[in-house]
Amino acid sequence: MKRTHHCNELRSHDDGQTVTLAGWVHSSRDLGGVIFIDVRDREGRTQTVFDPSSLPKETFDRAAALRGESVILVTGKVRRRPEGTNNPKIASGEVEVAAQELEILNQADVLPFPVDDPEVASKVNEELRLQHRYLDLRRPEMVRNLRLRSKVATATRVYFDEQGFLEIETPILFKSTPEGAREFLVPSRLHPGKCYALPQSPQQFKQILMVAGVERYFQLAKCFRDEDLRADRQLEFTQIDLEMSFIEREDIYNLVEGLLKRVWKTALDIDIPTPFERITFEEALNRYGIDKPDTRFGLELADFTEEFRSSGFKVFNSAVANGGVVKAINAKGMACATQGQIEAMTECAKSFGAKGLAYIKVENGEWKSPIVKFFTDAEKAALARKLSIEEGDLVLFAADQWLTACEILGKIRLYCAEVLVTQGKLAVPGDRFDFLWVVDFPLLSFDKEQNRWYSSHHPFTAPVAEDVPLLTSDPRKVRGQHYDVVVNGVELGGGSIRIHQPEVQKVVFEQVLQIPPETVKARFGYMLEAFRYGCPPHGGIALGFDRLIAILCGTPSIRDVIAFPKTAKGTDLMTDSPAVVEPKQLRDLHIELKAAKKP
RNA sequence: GGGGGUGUAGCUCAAUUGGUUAGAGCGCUGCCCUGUCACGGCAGAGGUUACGGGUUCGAGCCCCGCCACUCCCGCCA
Repeated sequence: MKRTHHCNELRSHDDGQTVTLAGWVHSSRDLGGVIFIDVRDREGRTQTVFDPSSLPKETFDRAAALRGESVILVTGKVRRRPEGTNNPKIASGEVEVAAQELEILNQADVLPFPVDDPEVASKVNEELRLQHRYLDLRRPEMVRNLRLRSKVATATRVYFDEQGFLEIETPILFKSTPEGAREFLVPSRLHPGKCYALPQSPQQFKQILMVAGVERYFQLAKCFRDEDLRADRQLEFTQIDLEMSFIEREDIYNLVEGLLKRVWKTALDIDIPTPFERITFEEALNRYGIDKPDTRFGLELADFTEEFRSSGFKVFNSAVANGGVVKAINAKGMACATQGQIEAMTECAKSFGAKGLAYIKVENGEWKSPIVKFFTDAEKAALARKLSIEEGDLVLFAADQWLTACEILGKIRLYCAEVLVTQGKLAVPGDRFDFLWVVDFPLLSFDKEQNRWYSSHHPFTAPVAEDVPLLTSDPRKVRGQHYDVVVNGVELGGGSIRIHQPEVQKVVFEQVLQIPPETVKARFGYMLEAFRYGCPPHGGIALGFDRLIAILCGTPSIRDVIAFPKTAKGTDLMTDSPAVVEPKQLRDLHIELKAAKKP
């Protein structure tokens, strides 16, 4: 080893020892007659002192010429700092190393952005940070994120090992199964014209592992989806993926609650209460207007369908007449909303297909609204009662088909909460974690444009047993044995009990999803066959590992918890990928490019 | 594919709403400084205002286009 100690190790009891530190020049203070250099490594930093009276001039001059972030090796004697010069801000602040030798391992150029000043560094343009990710990752905040990620990964592995799970790797080179997310294709050299695909998830392999008798599988699995990126979505990401045999939904709830309890304890030393609350998909939509509600605050939706069934306000009564609903929320204290905010909400509502956004402002004891003149006293009384309307409130309405109306107000609810938080009228504590299970999702959703049913989750999800007969007669009513785990309005993960009978799976593929039998055979034939040779009932779940870490780190973007993330356009600014390849490489893959090459 | 935001010195930001030679702090270079830790002092260098057009007597600012980053919608079985 080149060093004897790391930079957060020396304390006053090391006084007198001769030590060697290795690290980066964090900062240097050249006072002319004496130079202080803080040497930093990933553990912390220690002050070294270069005193010309006890050093060759040549060594002193080299120390004076060091630039920030150069890598050095300093040998010297540990000593207590003189009275009154301790630095309480750093853990090694009671001592310093009186340098005797200096080896410059790598003289750094002037940096493109500062890494020593956390105030400035955290504000640096992300483009620049990604271009020089190796510098960005030196920042303490990023080091903390990487460490926490590693710790949680280890805690996860230990937990699953304790629970009797096997960690099993599944192939990265898989087969295209174009249901669902767009896939990355990998052309085969050995098989001209054929392609592998990178897995969107190890779903099919893990189910096959259950048929194989593994019983309990888990993996920190890399997944790939060629879809547009977001703050919480990358082209490649990591899932805590697991599958178990001979279980029911309750077993998964229990297992995952145990995992998250362990993770929160390990990462944040927080005891989260279990079991988690459960809410049905229908109730989540009815109360919060979204299937992943943030339950840290109220602002719940209320239903007024019956009250407005024969209302004098045509927009409402016709919505009900068409089988829709009338719903409203009370944004407490938001009567002062600006015209701009009302417009922003209206735009949001319109993006869901609403024609407008009706509202009532309660100001100076008066209901100010373009529509309140259509309301009867009974209607007003119902509103006032169900929404506990008070001075200063803002009531917002949606009248539409059930799902649409709920979703509109769900968005509005989040928008209002954000505004109220910035105005200090609503507290949403960042250190509070509201976990819940969302259950009883509809197994199927209807695609109006393509005029067919599609799986809400994925086609392997088992229907609730008593709903199986409805599969072909009334698909809308079939509930899936699907569950999502949600925290603070973030979908942490989802899974289901799977279909383990080949004939049910076949009905779902061919009769419900209307996939032609030959396509089913080509894509999923091996699964249906496997299910015929002794398939245990099984189920599982996958948790977004990057999202999980981001929540624990308190950052809104998973880029902050991934060492080398891609930009919103899917490029890597450090390596400049994706990039043009050599014609020979394409020839080997039997590929001819049509698109114009960009240099 | 669509909508919003941002782009000015190496970095973070100004520029009195279209008006002289585009400024500040940090960083950088040089000099001074023996107890600093955001060291201090003096001096200095550093700009195609992302890029390309246009309007104007005059554009960092207005208009059109384009690029990059970012947030959102679509998309994410």
